[in-house]
Amino acid sequence: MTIPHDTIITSAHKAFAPALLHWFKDNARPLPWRESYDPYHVWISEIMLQQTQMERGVAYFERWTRELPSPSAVAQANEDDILKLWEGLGYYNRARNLMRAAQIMVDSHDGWVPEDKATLLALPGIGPYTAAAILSIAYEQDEPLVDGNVARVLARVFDLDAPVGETATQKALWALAAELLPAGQARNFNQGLMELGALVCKPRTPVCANCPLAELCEARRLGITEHRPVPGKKVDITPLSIATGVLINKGRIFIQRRHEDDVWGGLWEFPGGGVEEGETPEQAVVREYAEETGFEVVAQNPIRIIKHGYTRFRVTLHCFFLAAVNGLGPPALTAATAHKWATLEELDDHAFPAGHRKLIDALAEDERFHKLLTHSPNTP
DNA sequence: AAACCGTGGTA
DNA sequence: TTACCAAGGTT
Repeated sequence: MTIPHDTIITSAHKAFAPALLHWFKDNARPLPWRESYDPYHVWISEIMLQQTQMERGVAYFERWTRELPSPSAVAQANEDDILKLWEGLGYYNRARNLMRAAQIMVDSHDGWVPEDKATLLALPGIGPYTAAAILSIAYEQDEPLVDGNVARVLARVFDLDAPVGETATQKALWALAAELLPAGQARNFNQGLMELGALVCKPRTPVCANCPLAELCEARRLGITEHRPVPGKKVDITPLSIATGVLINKGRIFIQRRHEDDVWGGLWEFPGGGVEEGETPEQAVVREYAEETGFEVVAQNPIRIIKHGYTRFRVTLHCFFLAAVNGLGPPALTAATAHKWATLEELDDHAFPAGHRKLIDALAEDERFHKLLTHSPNTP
């Protein structure tokens, strides 16, 4: 579908920007990066907030900027520390890209966040949205932007009847945003549009009574705000059965570091893998352990079953205590780049995927685990 | 273009 | 409980 945006913007929409700016002045949340609009802070916040809830993002932002107050600090940090700061946020490539981009800033851009679009877009992890957000919010340049919030607000105000995820619709949305943008006000206009989407023009229950754009809103006039934006096609959720195990030796626990280019790249984990057809979880964990480490193990007591989801998968994670059959030499790693024998306390220094972090939390409260740590056959 | 990359909150 | 959702980017 092509949207004739030059015809759907009318003289009535002259009120759009003033109304929005006035509303934002009174309703902007006191977010930490809004204190000074430091470009480094804006950059970090924009990457963190991608596909992430505001409340969680703020907590991670505070910790990150305290530990890493500048691009050069990010550039010099080691990847394990970066991933630990990101643990639990998901989409871990974002953290790795922050590090790579910071190194480019240090090497080529005087250690600072670039001020022009082409240079920003060349940095890893920065796409059209984030480049426009940095340019408008940090540097007050007249750049329009469209994120999920803006798309929803505009789809309602202009009654767009195509899914906002489609390429043609995106193109129209960016054109609309550009046309509505008041010169010299991009910082507050763009943030106001997103803030309105987050606080008032919400996905399920828009609060039109509080909306400064209600008089302009075509979906509201037609009583179809719940049907705008129109939904795209949904992805199928695939159930996954995974088995993993905790191998203890001399009071220490075996962990390994995942390959960089894999899911959860660079994070630490307990070895394991998918339960195959006709296989029990116990058999799976023994087989996977042998494949990934060369260790011959036996599954002992089940620890618990953990449910968690990622992207389009729904995982049932079967967790077992393991014991080594033979003496343990160095592992022959096939699914990892490094391994460690860690104490319970040392586990906390490493970044784990959420499912495995849940397992660690369960272990810490499990009496059987503490007994195995101190009374296993191979106690030191 | 479409698949992939995580997670926890919410209705 | 399930399904959808959140300040996207990369391949």
